[in-house]
Amino acid sequence: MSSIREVSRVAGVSIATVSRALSTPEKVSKKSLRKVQEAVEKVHYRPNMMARNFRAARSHSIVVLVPNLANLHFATVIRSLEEEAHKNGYSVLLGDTGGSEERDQEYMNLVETRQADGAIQLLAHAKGAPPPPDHIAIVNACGAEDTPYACVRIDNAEASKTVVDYLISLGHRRIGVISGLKSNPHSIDRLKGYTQALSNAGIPFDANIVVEGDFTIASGLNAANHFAAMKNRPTALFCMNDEMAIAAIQGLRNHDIKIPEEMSITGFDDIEFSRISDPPLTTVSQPAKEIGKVAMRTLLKKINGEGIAQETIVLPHELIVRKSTALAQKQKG
Amino acid sequence: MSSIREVSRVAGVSIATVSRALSTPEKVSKKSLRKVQEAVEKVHYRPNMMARNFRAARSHSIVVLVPNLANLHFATVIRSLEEEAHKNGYSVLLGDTGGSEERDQEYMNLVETRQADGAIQLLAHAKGAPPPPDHIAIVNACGAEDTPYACVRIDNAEASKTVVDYLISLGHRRIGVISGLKSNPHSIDRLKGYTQALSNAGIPFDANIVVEGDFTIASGLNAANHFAAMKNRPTALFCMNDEMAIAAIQGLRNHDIKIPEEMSITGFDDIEFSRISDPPLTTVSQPAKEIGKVAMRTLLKKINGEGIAQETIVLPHELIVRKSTALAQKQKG
DNA sequence: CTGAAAGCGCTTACAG
DNA sequence: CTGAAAGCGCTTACAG
Repeated sequence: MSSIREVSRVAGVSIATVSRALSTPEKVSKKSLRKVQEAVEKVHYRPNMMARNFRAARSHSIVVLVPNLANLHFATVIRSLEEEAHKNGYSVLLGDTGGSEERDQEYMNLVETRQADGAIQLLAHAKGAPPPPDHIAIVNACGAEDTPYACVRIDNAEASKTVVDYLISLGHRRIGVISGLKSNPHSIDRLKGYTQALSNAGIPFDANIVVEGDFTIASGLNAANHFAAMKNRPTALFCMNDEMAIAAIQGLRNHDIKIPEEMSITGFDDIEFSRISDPPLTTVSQPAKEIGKVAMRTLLKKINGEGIAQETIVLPHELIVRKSTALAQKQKG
Repeated sequence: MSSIREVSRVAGVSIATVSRALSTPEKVSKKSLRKVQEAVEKVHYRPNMMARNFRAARSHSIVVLVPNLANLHFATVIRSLEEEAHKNGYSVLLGDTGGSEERDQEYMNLVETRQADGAIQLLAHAKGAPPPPDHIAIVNACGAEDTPYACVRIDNAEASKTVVDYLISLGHRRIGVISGLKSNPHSIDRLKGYTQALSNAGIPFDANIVVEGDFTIASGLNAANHFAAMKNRPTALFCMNDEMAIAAIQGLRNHDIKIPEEMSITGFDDIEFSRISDPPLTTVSQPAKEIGKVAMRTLLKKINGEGIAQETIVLPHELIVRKSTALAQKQKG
């Protein structure tokens, strides 16, 4: 409650001197400094950051847009994002959009109305999306190919191809997919890697074994039921994230389908649960922490008007082979 | 960039009229209103919320302190918290403390320096902790008993007792524990329920089978190894959250211990993964969304100076019986 | 219904 | 080194 004015009164100096004592103590005499410090103590002065930020025209906040905070990959990226922000004196405003375009807009308004200095989006934009207005600092963490935004991501297509190549190397030829929403740019990029791997191996694409999920456990379970009921079932499943993959394992097991003996399953992200699923999940890891750190640094640079070397930064992924995949059975017909 | 001043210039009215047209249009003539609206369009005016908030002495932000965003129970509470905040025109500032006292302090400073109007803590305070200063609006979601803060929570002791009672009803007499950090108030409350259930059943407490974890998957795995190596192993394990329980299941299985045949396992929270662990986890559910919603509402009331009916709100828990628990084997010695 | 003015809490040229 | 003053963008009594 007490302002700089009260401090000045108690210290017997002007508010200008108080301000200087607080922010640039070297510009103030020892004596004034001491008087101010004592007064600050006495009146329990705490600076009003709203005033400070307002005057500096810097909110020192970043809004982070995420479709689903309860997705462990995103949660991990955000932790790292937040840590990096904190180190640089910034706070993060959480914007869980639940996948809604409208919410996304509302949160972007925070930066338009200067409640935030910039934004980081953890969702990928549709390919045709218009680039953000110039006055808005924004970076896309976990983005997709061809996004018109500055972007920090892995090569989703390549990563997917790596996993599917691995399945093919195990002898699988009929490889199903549990994808995210088909309109989701991540789904599109990852499907691209899948079809590439297939075509390289001369395996025809079969749309019937690509089932749409939405990156949630529930959708993985649904998809599993669908595959279980299929007559000509795939021998392997490429799942576009770990949540759906782990759900699929359990969903399939509910139908007495053995993993990996009867079906190999792969995930995407390498969340911690993948280590302790049964069987442990073969997946491709994303450097979630690194993505968060680099994305925040990139955004902060943008905000501070420092040039950014590259608009798109692609970080390495890694195939993690565990026990949910096995050689295709030599069963015929 | 354009301020209310530019709008006033373009519209040919005073800034007071512009301000009124924007916030209380009924106090302005139709003609002025139209002129202002046109000018707003023309100069792409967006209000500067930093100025607005500063003047109103309301940041319209809430800081949410959480020890670990990547904990699924917390993530779920936060989503709900945030949704409720959003509905009321508030934003949430994320404060992931990683369990550090220091970080906690730093984030609480946001409210002291008026970058936030209040705080919600998802961690429980130590019993002896001093109550928060009066001028700070704060509520504890997921708190512990006897916290000196306004608090929305389940009855942790009772919920724990319910689970352990259930294990006892299955014939288990040697029931191990994987706890959180022993200093953590949740651990304390939950251990209380455990010992109560034991003593009600006339089972002596054995400190050797209470192993300390920290609510993470890694610590669950460690604890599992510890139990696996034990000569006189418990027949059941009460784990203080689901992450540790699911990790324990897998950790134990790595030692060829069958769940639930050789050991029953229970969790706490009922995160979504509990449905798809193998076997699905018997646990006690917390109404995470409800906790978040009620906590935010309570805080907002506090901020607006509306009286709060009760300082502590206890929400119901529920025992969820799945397949990770079974009758104790009639094995002797 | 309207405008001129004060003021929210700070910082920073400017003059001394 | 110090203080008086202006100003950041808004809102709101106050007078008309």
